[in-house]
Amino acid sequence: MSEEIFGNFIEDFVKEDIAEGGRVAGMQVHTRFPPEPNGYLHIGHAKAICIDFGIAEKFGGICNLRMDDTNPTKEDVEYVDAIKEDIHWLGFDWGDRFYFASEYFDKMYECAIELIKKGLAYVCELSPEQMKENRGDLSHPAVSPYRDRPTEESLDLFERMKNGEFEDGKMTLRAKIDLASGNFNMRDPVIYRINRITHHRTGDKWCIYPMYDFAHPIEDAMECITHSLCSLEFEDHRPLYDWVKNNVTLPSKPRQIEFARLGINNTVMSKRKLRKLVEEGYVDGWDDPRMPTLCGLRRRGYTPASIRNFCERIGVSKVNSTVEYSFLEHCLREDLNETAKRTMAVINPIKLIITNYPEGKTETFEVENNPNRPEDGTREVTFSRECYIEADDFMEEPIKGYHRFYVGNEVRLKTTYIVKCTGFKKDKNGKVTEVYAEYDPETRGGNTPDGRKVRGTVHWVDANNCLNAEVRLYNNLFTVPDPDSGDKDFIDYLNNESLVVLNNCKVEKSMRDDDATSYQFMRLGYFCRDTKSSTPEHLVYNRSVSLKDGFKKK
RNA sequence: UGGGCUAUAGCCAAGCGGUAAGGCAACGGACUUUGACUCCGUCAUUUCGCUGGUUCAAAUCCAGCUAGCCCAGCCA
Repeated sequence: MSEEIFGNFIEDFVKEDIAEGGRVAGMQVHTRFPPEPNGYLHIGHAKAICIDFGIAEKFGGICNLRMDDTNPTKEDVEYVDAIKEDIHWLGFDWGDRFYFASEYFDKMYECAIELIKKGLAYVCELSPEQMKENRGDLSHPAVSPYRDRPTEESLDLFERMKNGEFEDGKMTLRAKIDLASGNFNMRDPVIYRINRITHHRTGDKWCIYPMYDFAHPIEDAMECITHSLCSLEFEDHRPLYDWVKNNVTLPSKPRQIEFARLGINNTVMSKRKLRKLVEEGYVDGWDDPRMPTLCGLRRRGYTPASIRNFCERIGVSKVNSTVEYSFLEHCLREDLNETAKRTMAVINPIKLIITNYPEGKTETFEVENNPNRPEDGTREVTFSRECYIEADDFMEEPIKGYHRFYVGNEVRLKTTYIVKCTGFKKDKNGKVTEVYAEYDPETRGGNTPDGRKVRGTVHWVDANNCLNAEVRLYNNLFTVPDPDSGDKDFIDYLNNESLVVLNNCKVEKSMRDDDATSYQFMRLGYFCRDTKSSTPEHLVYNRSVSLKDGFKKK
């Protein structure tokens, strides 16, 4: 039933193409995810990945992974492995179909020669500045004095470009299309430029590199891609994509379909800005939990399933849209509620002393790891005369509706006993340091034999048997200004508010030997092990995905 | 001002001529050994950007407007 409500315009196009036969006859649906290896993948890429792999899967097809490395200027091998790792982590697999655009440089060169021979491309000697001046404008066509250069001459010059006879920027190869087109991409676009930079794959073999618009359709066709999915800003490039596809001899004819990229409110998503944050040291690195990168989200406790679910639920359309961050949070909370192991922990501890409980005595209780999933088993926790409770769980002067610790009130210590608060102690500053209570031995297990109601249930940790943990609380991604503006507020936020470290947290000792990665600290929220740290006592708290606090003051 | 695209609730989003799905958020309430979770209820009917037209019937078809986004890199 829920399968049927899923469906989007891309799927409709694919269905049509299959029904028509023709172009895709006898082929399986074949897509590709083509990142440029010049940065880490972020949540926006996750949407594209889910669509590319998802469409293929939906139609029983396959999806390639291809590094679109046609511009060595800003690319680096560092990013290649990180990209592969993040896609695998997200849960997608390209099998043995991992490619580099640079593998097709020879083929692209041949295609360029084919165009020249057909009189569809020419070598132009306009400098970048001159080309800009001659670009024309909305009501005037572009001009190039080299447009009618004889084929033989262009062939010769292009070969000499390749052989390194000319300086960078001195010459370009241009497609001869339409200098008067309202679509500037068709005004004789440059398809090859000279750029003497060592390429991270091909080294110094080439000093000329193909432009995206020329290279991409060739890459797609070489891999027999049936549907080339990309974002909206490439709509204007589709006529050029098709022009290349139709004027060059290629093994197949892929179809480009565009969709809207993902925007999330208050979240910096531009790769350029993210790189700036990393390079200028505003954050720890690409995997800083404040970053919207996949590795950052992973370290922050996001699960692959929650991100995939998010991408599926936001849908696919051509509307420029900004999804609310709360939606992403919801998807994580939903998954974590299902899978995270429950653990008792105290973030801001004060001591609770059960005055009528024998000194030196210890009891052991069995607690379910996840009440929603009995198959997740149980663990043992110890209980003794002294334990820690959350400072927030005691109020000297209770406000209306509060039913945790205050003098005279009965509270359930989760899974153990009902205790009655009898008093407390303050230090000279007026800060509560200890809370006293008496337990009712008849209520072992937290039940009330006489049926009396106890409204508050509080989590706790045995003071004689617990671990000290350091918890890092990260705030929402970037609820702030633009790093470009050099905005002082932004930097202050990153330095002072976006991360709070608490190092006196008490957690169950069993966590040390536990292999779970995500926990729900009862009533506090979701935490995960910091993968950057080797000790389990280092935890990351995704503050934005705390449990909803149903307690309303007043 | 030339070209391309988009318009359904606070935010996403179905809908494809037969009388506005769903989710998030929000707000009520029930339940609860996590104030979580779960469950129930409310949330576009002078309504689908606006104005006309076609039709027994229009968010859907036609025309004309309006608003927003993208394009003049030898980036992708």
